[in-house]
Amino acid sequence: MTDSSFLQLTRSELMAREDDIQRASRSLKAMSHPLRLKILCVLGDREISVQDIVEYVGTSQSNISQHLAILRDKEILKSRKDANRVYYKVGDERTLKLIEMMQHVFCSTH
Amino acid sequence: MTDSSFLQLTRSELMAREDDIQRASRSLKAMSHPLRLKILCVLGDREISVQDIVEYVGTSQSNISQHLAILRDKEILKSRKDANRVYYKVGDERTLKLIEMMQHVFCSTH
DNA sequence: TGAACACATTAAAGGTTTATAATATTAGTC
DNA sequence: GACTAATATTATAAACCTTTAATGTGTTCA
Repeated sequence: MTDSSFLQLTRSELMAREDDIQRASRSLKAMSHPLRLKILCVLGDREISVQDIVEYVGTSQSNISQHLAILRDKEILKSRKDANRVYYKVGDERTLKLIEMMQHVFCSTH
Repeated sequence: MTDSSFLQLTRSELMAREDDIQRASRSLKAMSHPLRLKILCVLGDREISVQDIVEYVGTSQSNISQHLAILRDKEILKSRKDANRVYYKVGDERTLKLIEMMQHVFCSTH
Protein backbone atom coordinates (compact mmCIF):
# COMPACT_ATOMS: atom_id res chain seq x y z
CA MET A 1 0.00 0.00 0.00
CA THR A 2 1.66 3.17 -1.17
CA ASP A 3 -0.24 6.22 0.03
CA SER A 4 -3.80 7.29 0.62
CA SER A 5 -6.00 10.05 1.92
CA PHE A 6 -7.40 7.34 4.18
CA LEU A 7 -4.13 7.16 6.06
CA GLN A 8 -4.36 10.81 7.02
CA LEU A 9 -7.66 10.43 8.82
CA THR A 10 -8.00 10.63 12.58
CA ARG A 11 -9.72 7.85 14.42
CA SER A 12 -12.94 9.83 14.81
CA GLU A 13 -12.95 10.81 11.16
CA LEU A 14 -12.58 7.16 10.23
CA MET A 15 -15.49 6.25 12.47
CA ALA A 16 -17.67 8.99 11.00
CA ARG A 17 -16.81 7.57 7.60
CA GLU A 18 -17.75 4.10 8.82
CA ASP A 19 -21.07 5.48 10.08
CA ASP A 20 -21.72 7.13 6.73
CA ILE A 21 -21.08 3.83 4.99
CA GLN A 22 -23.47 1.97 7.26
CA ARG A 23 -26.19 4.58 6.92
CA ALA A 24 -25.76 4.89 3.17
CA SER A 25 -25.82 1.18 2.58
CA ARG A 26 -28.98 0.78 4.63
CA SER A 27 -30.68 3.46 2.55
CA LEU A 28 -29.41 2.14 -0.75
CA LYS A 29 -30.45 -1.35 0.14
CA ALA A 30 -33.92 -0.04 0.88
CA MET A 31 -34.02 1.64 -2.53
CA SER A 32 -32.57 -1.26 -4.49
CA HIS A 33 -35.54 -3.59 -4.57
CA PRO A 34 -37.33 -3.43 -7.93
CA LEU A 35 -40.75 -2.73 -6.46
CA ARG A 36 -39.40 -0.10 -4.11
CA LEU A 37 -37.42 1.56 -6.87
CA LYS A 38 -40.55 1.59 -8.98
CA ILE A 39 -42.43 3.22 -6.13
CA LEU A 40 -39.76 5.92 -5.94
CA CYS A 41 -39.88 6.51 -9.69
CA VAL A 42 -43.67 6.65 -9.69
CA LEU A 43 -43.60 9.14 -6.85
CA GLY A 44 -40.94 11.48 -8.18
CA ASP A 45 -41.76 14.82 -6.58
CA ARG A 46 -45.46 14.04 -6.28
CA GLU A 47 -47.48 12.93 -3.29
CA ILE A 48 -49.57 9.83 -4.01
CA SER A 49 -52.01 7.71 -2.01
CA VAL A 50 -51.37 4.07 -1.24
CA GLN A 51 -54.15 2.82 -3.44
CA ASP A 52 -52.82 4.77 -6.42
CA ILE A 53 -49.33 3.40 -5.79
CA VAL A 54 -50.81 -0.10 -5.75
CA GLU A 55 -52.38 0.50 -9.16
CA TYR A 56 -49.32 2.11 -10.72
CA VAL A 57 -46.86 -0.44 -9.42
CA GLY A 58 -49.00 -3.54 -9.74
CA THR A 59 -48.81 -5.97 -6.85
CA SER A 60 -50.95 -6.73 -3.82
CA GLN A 61 -51.95 -4.05 -1.33
CA SER A 62 -50.27 -5.95 1.45
CA ASN A 63 -47.04 -6.21 -0.45
CA ILE A 64 -46.99 -2.49 -1.29
CA SER A 65 -47.76 -1.65 2.30
CA GLN A 66 -44.78 -3.64 3.52
CA HIS A 67 -42.46 -2.05 0.99
CA LEU A 68 -43.74 1.41 1.92
CA ALA A 69 -43.05 0.58 5.55
CA ILE A 70 -39.44 -0.24 4.71
CA LEU A 71 -39.00 3.03 2.81
CA ARG A 72 -40.66 4.93 5.65
CA ASP A 73 -38.50 3.27 8.32
CA LYS A 74 -35.34 4.21 6.46
CA GLU A 75 -36.69 7.78 6.15
CA ILE A 76 -36.68 7.67 2.39
CA LEU A 77 -40.41 8.38 2.32
CA LYS A 78 -42.69 10.48 4.49
CA SER A 79 -46.37 9.73 4.95
CA ARG A 80 -49.32 11.89 5.80
CA LYS A 81 -52.71 10.63 6.79
CA ASP A 82 -55.77 12.43 5.45
CA ALA A 83 -59.04 10.94 6.65
CA ASN A 84 -59.26 7.49 5.24
CA ARG A 85 -56.14 7.61 3.12
CA VAL A 86 -52.41 7.74 3.52
CA TYR A 87 -50.30 9.78 1.15
CA TYR A 88 -46.62 9.17 0.56
CA LYS A 89 -43.87 11.33 -0.84
CA VAL A 90 -40.07 11.34 -1.03
CA GLY A 91 -38.61 12.45 2.30
CA ASP A 92 -36.29 15.26 1.31
CA GLU A 93 -34.71 17.21 -1.53
CA ARG A 94 -31.40 15.38 -1.53
CA THR A 95 -33.03 11.98 -1.79
CA LEU A 96 -35.11 13.29 -4.68
CA LYS A 97 -31.93 14.50 -6.38
CA LEU A 98 -30.40 11.07 -5.89
CA ILE A 99 -33.40 9.42 -7.51
CA GLU A 100 -33.11 11.77 -10.49
CA MET A 101 -29.40 10.97 -10.73
CA MET A 102 -30.21 7.26 -10.72
CA GLN A 103 -32.69 7.77 -13.56
CA HIS A 104 -30.02 9.65 -15.42
CA VAL A 105 -27.56 6.80 -14.98
CA PHE A 106 -29.90 3.88 -15.59
CA CYS A 107 -32.80 4.94 -17.79
CA SER A 108 -32.74 4.50 -21.54
CA THR A 109 -34.81 7.65 -22.07
CA HIS A 110 -32.07 9.96 -20.87
CA MET B 1 -56.48 6.90 -9.99
CA THR B 2 -56.86 10.29 -11.55
CA ASP B 3 -54.22 10.87 -14.23
CA SER B 4 -50.59 10.14 -14.84
CA SER B 5 -47.78 10.38 -17.31
CA PHE B 6 -47.65 6.60 -16.93
CA LEU B 7 -51.00 6.26 -18.63
CA GLN B 8 -49.73 7.94 -21.77
CA LEU B 9 -46.98 5.40 -22.35
CA THR B 10 -47.08 2.87 -25.14
CA ARG B 11 -46.61 -0.77 -24.34
CA SER B 12 -43.01 -0.76 -25.52
CA GLU B 13 -42.20 2.37 -23.54
CA LEU B 14 -43.62 0.72 -20.44
CA MET B 15 -41.49 -2.35 -21.05
CA ALA B 16 -38.35 -0.25 -21.55
CA ARG B 17 -39.18 1.40 -18.25
CA GLU B 18 -39.58 -1.99 -16.63
CA ASP B 19 -36.19 -3.03 -18.02
CA ASP B 20 -34.60 0.12 -16.64
CA ILE B 21 -36.06 -0.66 -13.24
CA GLN B 22 -34.72 -4.20 -13.28
CA ARG B 23 -31.28 -3.14 -14.43
CA ALA B 24 -31.07 -0.24 -12.00
CA SER B 25 -32.18 -2.30 -9.03
CA ARG B 26 -29.64 -5.00 -9.81
CA SER B 27 -26.89 -2.38 -9.91
CA LEU B 28 -28.06 -0.58 -6.80
CA LYS B 29 -28.36 -3.83 -4.93
CA ALA B 30 -24.78 -4.62 -5.88
CA MET B 31 -23.69 -1.24 -4.54
CA SER B 32 -25.73 -1.34 -1.36
CA HIS B 33 -23.70 -3.81 0.67
CA PRO B 34 -21.50 -2.02 3.24
CA LEU B 35 -18.28 -3.68 2.13
CA ARG B 36 -19.00 -3.11 -1.53
CA LEU B 37 -19.94 0.52 -0.93
CA LYS B 38 -16.71 0.94 0.99
CA ILE B 39 -14.80 -0.54 -1.94
CA LEU B 40 -16.46 1.99 -4.24
CA CYS B 41 -15.64 4.88 -1.92
CA VAL B 42 -12.05 3.74 -1.52
CA LEU B 43 -11.69 3.47 -5.28
CA GLY B 44 -13.25 6.78 -6.27
CA ASP B 45 -11.61 7.64 -9.57
CA ARG B 46 -8.42 5.69 -8.80
CA GLU B 47 -7.33 2.28 -9.93
CA ILE B 48 -6.27 0.03 -7.03
CA SER B 49 -4.95 -3.50 -6.73
CA VAL B 50 -6.83 -6.21 -4.89
CA GLN B 51 -4.33 -6.45 -2.10
CA ASP B 52 -4.52 -2.71 -1.43
CA ILE B 53 -8.33 -2.89 -1.41
CA VAL B 54 -8.07 -5.70 1.13
CA GLU B 55 -5.95 -3.51 3.39
CA TYR B 56 -8.10 -0.40 3.03
CA VAL B 57 -11.41 -2.15 3.51
CA GLY B 58 -10.35 -4.67 6.12
CA THR B 59 -11.71 -8.16 5.66
CA SER B 60 -10.34 -11.41 4.24
CA GLN B 61 -8.89 -11.65 0.76
CA SER B 62 -11.46 -14.26 -0.16
CA ASN B 63 -14.31 -12.09 0.98
CA ILE B 64 -13.05 -9.06 -0.96
CA SER B 65 -12.54 -11.18 -4.03
CA GLN B 66 -16.14 -12.37 -3.91
CA HIS B 67 -17.47 -8.84 -3.48
CA LEU B 68 -15.29 -7.61 -6.34
CA ALA B 69 -16.69 -10.40 -8.50
CA ILE B 70 -20.23 -9.19 -7.79
CA LEU B 71 -19.33 -5.60 -8.70
CA ARG B 72 -17.56 -6.81 -11.84
CA ASP B 73 -20.48 -9.01 -12.90
CA LYS B 74 -22.85 -6.08 -12.62
CA GLU B 75 -20.42 -3.97 -14.65
CA ILE B 76 -19.92 -1.49 -11.86
CA LEU B 77 -16.19 -2.20 -11.80
CA LYS B 78 -13.67 -3.05 -14.51
CA SER B 79 -10.55 -5.06 -13.85
CA ARG B 80 -7.19 -5.18 -15.57
CA LYS B 81 -4.52 -7.77 -15.00
CA ASP B 82 -0.91 -6.63 -14.87
CA ALA B 83 1.59 -9.42 -14.32
CA ASN B 84 0.90 -10.79 -10.90
CA ARG B 85 -1.75 -8.34 -9.86
CA VAL B 86 -5.29 -7.35 -10.69
CA TYR B 87 -6.32 -3.72 -10.64
CA TYR B 88 -9.88 -2.52 -10.26
CA LYS B 89 -11.57 0.76 -11.09
CA VAL B 90 -15.09 2.12 -11.45
CA GLY B 91 -16.55 1.07 -14.78
CA ASP B 92 -17.67 4.37 -16.28
CA GLU B 93 -18.09 8.08 -15.78
CA ARG B 94 -21.78 7.98 -14.98
CA THR B 95 -21.35 5.39 -12.26
CA LEU B 96 -18.58 7.51 -10.79
CA LYS B 97 -20.92 10.51 -10.80
CA LEU B 98 -23.54 8.43 -9.04
CA ILE B 99 -21.06 7.45 -6.33
CA GLU B 100 -20.16 11.10 -5.81
CA MET B 101 -23.84 11.97 -5.58
CA MET B 102 -24.31 9.26 -2.97
CA GLN B 103 -21.45 10.69 -0.95
CA HIS B 104 -23.07 14.07 -1.22
CA VAL B 105 -26.36 12.71 0.07
CA PHE B 106 -25.05 10.43 2.80
CA CYS B 107 -21.69 11.66 4.06
CA SER B 108 -21.39 13.94 7.03
CA THR B 109 -18.34 15.67 5.53
CA HIS B 110 -20.27 17.25 2.67
C1' DT C 1 11.61 -27.02 -10.67
C1' DG C 2 9.72 -25.52 -6.44
C1' DA C 3 8.45 -22.08 -3.12
C1' DA C 4 5.92 -17.97 -2.38
C1' DC C 5 2.69 -14.57 -3.79
C1' DA C 6 -1.69 -12.67 -5.67
C1' DC C 7 -6.08 -13.67 -6.66
C1' DA C 8 -10.28 -16.63 -7.67
C1' DT C 9 -13.41 -20.39 -6.74
C1' DT C 10 -16.20 -23.60 -4.16
C1' DA C 11 -18.98 -25.56 -0.44
C1' DA C 12 -21.65 -25.16 3.46
C1' DA C 13 -23.90 -23.15 7.52
C1' DG C 14 -26.35 -19.25 9.16
C1' DG C 15 -28.85 -15.21 8.48
C1' DT C 16 -31.96 -12.06 5.97
C1' DT C 17 -35.49 -10.87 2.64
C1' DT C 18 -39.51 -11.73 0.07
C1' DA C 19 -44.34 -12.84 -1.39
C1' DT C 20 -48.51 -14.75 0.04
C1' DA C 21 -52.38 -15.36 2.79
C1' DA C 22 -54.90 -14.27 6.69
C1' DT C 23 -56.23 -10.96 9.99
C1' DA C 24 -56.39 -6.40 12.34
C1' DT C 25 -57.14 -1.48 12.55
C1' DT C 26 -59.05 2.87 11.47
C1' DA C 27 -62.25 6.02 9.19
C1' DG C 28 -66.36 7.03 6.66
C1' DT C 29 -71.35 6.07 5.54
C1' DC C 30 -75.93 4.58 6.09
C1' DG D 1 -74.05 0.09 15.43
C1' DA D 2 -73.27 -2.57 11.05
C1' DC D 3 -70.97 -2.24 6.64
C1' DT D 4 -67.49 -0.99 3.51
C1' DA D 5 -63.10 1.04 2.11
C1' DA D 6 -58.23 1.97 2.93
C1' DT D 7 -54.22 0.67 5.03
C1' DA D 8 -51.25 -1.98 8.31
C1' DT D 9 -49.67 -6.06 10.64
C1' DT D 10 -48.40 -10.83 11.36
C1' DA D 11 -46.88 -15.51 10.31
C1' DT D 12 -44.64 -18.55 7.38
C1' DA D 13 -42.26 -20.93 3.73
C1' DA D 14 -39.18 -20.27 -0.03
C1' DA D 15 -35.50 -17.92 -2.02
C1' DC D 16 -31.50 -15.45 -1.55
C1' DC D 17 -27.12 -13.50 0.50
C1' DT D 18 -23.07 -13.58 3.35
C1' DT D 19 -19.05 -15.22 5.74
C1' DT D 20 -15.76 -18.65 6.65
C1' DA D 21 -12.64 -22.11 5.55
C1' DA D 22 -10.48 -24.84 2.26
C1' DT D 23 -8.63 -25.32 -2.12
C1' DG D 24 -7.35 -23.99 -6.93
C1' DT D 25 -4.88 -21.31 -10.54
C1' DG D 26 -1.59 -18.51 -12.49
C1' DT D 27 2.81 -15.77 -11.94
C1' DT D 28 7.27 -14.55 -10.23
C1' DC D 29 11.75 -15.55 -8.75
C1' DA D 30 15.49 -18.14 -6.81
